[in-house]
Amino acid sequence: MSLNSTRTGRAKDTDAVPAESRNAPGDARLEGTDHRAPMDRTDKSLVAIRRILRSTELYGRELAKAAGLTAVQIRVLQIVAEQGRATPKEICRRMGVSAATMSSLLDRLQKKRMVERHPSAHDRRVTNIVITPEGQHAVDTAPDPLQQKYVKKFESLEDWEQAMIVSVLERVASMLDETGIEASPVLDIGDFSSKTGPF
Amino acid sequence: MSLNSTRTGRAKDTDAVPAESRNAPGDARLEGTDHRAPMDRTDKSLVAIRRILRSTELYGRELAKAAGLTAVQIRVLQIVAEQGRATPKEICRRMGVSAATMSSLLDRLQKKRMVERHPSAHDRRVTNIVITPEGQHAVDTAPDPLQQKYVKKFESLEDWEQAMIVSVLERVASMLDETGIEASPVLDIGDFSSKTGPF
DNA sequence: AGTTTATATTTAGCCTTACGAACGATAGGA
DNA sequence: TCCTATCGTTCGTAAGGCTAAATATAAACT
Repeated sequence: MSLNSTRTGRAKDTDAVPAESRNAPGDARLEGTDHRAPMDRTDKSLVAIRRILRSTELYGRELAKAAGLTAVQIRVLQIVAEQGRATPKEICRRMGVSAATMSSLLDRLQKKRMVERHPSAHDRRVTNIVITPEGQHAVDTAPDPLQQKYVKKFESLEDWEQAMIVSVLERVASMLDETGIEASPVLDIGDFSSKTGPF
Repeated sequence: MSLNSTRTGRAKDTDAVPAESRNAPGDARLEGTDHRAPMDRTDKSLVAIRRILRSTELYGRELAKAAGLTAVQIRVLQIVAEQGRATPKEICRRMGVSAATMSSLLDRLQKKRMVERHPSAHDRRVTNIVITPEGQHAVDTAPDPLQQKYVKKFESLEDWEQAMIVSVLERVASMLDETGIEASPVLDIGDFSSKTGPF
């Protein structure tokens, strides 16, 4: 998300921000969100996070294009690929979109022969989405924006630096997601783990 | 962006997942979450970044909804608000979208009375987008997903922790964006610094 | 059994975001 | 003046999202 405004006030006032009221001292200078003012650490950390979001977001668009799939489609495929299959319900839970949206996403992936729909035997209300070889191939070869841009650099860092980065990133991630979005309770993002479920 | 596959390396087995098969080696592991295969630090840092992306992405949707504007619209407004005005060209450069997209975004914002279009006097090809009081108000009060979720926690941290986080995040942000995206050459994201402009 | 309630997915209709291509209006040279 | 580059808009098309409603099934009650 953009950035600028850098949360208006220095610390404390996360709130409303009476706008004008704040560049009080001398300096009229319009609303141009402060700048110059010494950024405090909260500002700096937010800016850095936004830079991270931004570069991945933008890069993700070109990435997806190169793969012939959109970023969202790749994400669906990756989730299905974890175990070779998944239900629409599960996928949309993990991606935080509605079932209706998932249905049309799957339509498109199916049309591209990346996945197939197989009705479940146990419960005929559910559909099993299975990945096709083409789909698997797409997942395997799809470049990952983070990987491409980041991995090499990360791995060239000193050991202690890597450790520190990991620790900080995990901390920040928790700060952001522990509070949030029950929509994606598991947040199993990485899948490692993957309790390999119900198999 | 999703995640799974965890970067290239171990990659291969993104598939079926023979489950147990994987924690083969001594596998000390345990870092928190189950995972078996010992995640190396590159993995961990990627996962953390993805968690960050994911929680902001999802949360951004609800945020925008609450504000009556979409996340993209808020971003446009924020850019315009920095100096009270901006040209479509500049905004789309900074957001990394096409001029066509920007045009329709501005149409909608204009319809909502958040911005106005004023033809430039110097060069009649350019339009100055100026923010209205309503627009400014929207920017000022729009909750920022990062702020809301993150600021309080950040500010409750120890001083040294904050410092470390800032330093690491900035490092990571550079690693991600220095390489990239000519689409947005300047990538002035934060803009602070910003010459505070012509004012 | 029969009825109600709950679940899983799809359909239908409607936005917003994006793009590329084509276009009109200008600016700036040559 | 004519040519070319810019800026912004319009058009057509597609993806991704959502809500509400429709379907089909499963489960729980009576």
